[in-house]
Amino acid sequence: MATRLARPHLLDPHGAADPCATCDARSLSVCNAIPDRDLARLAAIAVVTEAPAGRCFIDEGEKADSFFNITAGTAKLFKLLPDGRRQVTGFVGAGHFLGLAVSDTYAFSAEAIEPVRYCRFRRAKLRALLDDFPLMEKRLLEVAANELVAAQEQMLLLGRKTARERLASFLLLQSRQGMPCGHARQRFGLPMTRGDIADYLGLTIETVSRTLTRLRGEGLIDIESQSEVVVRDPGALEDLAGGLY
Amino acid sequence: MATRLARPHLLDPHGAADPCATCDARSLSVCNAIPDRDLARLAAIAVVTEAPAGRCFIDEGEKADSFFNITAGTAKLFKLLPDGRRQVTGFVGAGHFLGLAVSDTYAFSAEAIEPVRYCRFRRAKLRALLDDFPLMEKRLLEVAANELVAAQEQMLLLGRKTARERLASFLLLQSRQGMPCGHARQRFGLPMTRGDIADYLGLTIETVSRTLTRLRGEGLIDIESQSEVVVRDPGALEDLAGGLY
DNA sequence: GACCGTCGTTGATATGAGTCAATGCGCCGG
DNA sequence: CCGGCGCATTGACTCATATCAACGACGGTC
Repeated sequence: MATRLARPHLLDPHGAADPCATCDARSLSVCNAIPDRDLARLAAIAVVTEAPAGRCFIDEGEKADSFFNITAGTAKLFKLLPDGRRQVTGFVGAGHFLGLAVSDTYAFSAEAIEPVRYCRFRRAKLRALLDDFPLMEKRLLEVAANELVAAQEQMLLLGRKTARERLASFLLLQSRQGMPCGHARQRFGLPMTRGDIADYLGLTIETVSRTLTRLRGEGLIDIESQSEVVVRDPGALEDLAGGLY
Repeated sequence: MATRLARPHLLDPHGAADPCATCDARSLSVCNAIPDRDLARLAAIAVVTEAPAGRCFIDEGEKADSFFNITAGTAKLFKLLPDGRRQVTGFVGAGHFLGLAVSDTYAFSAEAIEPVRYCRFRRAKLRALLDDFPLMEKRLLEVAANELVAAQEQMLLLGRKTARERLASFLLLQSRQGMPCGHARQRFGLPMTRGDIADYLGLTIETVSRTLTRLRGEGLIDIESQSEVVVRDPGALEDLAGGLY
């Protein structure tokens, strides 16, 4: 595992030849809307930062002055109720763009669950850049539209599915994480804890644990280690999940 | 109540001087990104249609060839599980833009709960228009970002709030429906049935009914008729709802 | 190598919301 | 005016999931 740092760590604040041109996440992200020859303009306003696992790098309610683009690692996004109840609204990895809201405060928090590297853009600066690259704005709209569809799917899960169905949906989603459309891995790792899964699915840790144990007992999955899952019967899992998702 | 029609009814397919210029919903919608002098171009691709209460005018899973813009009335958006369980993902009124998803099928269904009037745009035609009016694309992005924030708020509700808290949140949301930011009505109507509310909040009809009765018994609200609510104690409702929402 | 904290699992019990069922109310059609 | 239908309310009971509690497994530290 990468070094854990006490606080977000700035890398190359203004150094490095052309970080955006060599960015691993570029092909996954909205940045690919900017042509090679203009990448220096993007790089000029990007502040590359790292956050160790467990670090919160966006705080719900804080002044929203930046956009973020994850380039490596995984983070959870969540909202809290005053008494501490938590809802994880998503897990995000390389290529994910954060902070779209129009409001002047962040509507959610973001915490690294694996060491995360991200680019931070001042809102005003990125907005100015967007004016010159309408294609990037188009890509942002696509991204937002897709997230909206995913959010509606999650509402269906949270409002109407049973614990078994939620876990089945979640496992299928994870098995497709980062795969080309229509493909799924049979074996995959879960970077998040049971508590994170519970907060994502609107359940408790105990129910997540029991339900996974039961799915394993029924032969639908194997749990090779706490964070390593094998899908044994994808068809049954899909039936449980409620269709095509 | 307006006439009930057997099927969506086309109005002025190509007639009427300049329907967009006189549209009541224009100021509420993304259409206001198009300057007056170009409104004819918008009008040329808009097909104005009416749907009576109860009519489904978007079907989840169908080929998605159009965008929609509601200009009057109220509709519910929902998703279904194979066994018929329903999740209402939102109630939409004048000014609401629908169909943003990139996918080639609709991700949700839409059904009028009050007679609805809407403009229908072929995707290809509106996309072409968008290329000439980047401001409209900007507005769409804003709209999508705001909906995303609302969706996350709804996930918090569905995943973590109790029935009482859900109803409190819902009533506050409705009391602000269509009001300028920061304002709320004390008395307002609910155009949807208890079943719709239940499907929106991830509850059953009975729980919605019992919970409303209890909130009334506690003096937080009055129920003047089945569809007419008065907020008696907005502060208490907000505490229940979990803060500032 | 013993200690300790975090995370996960499992069991016993509690409870909020769901289910099933009866009743009431308003509206429309004949 | 009556009957029927859809929607809402209310009550009795059930059940899925939460809560409370104990224990086990792993990993890091001194």
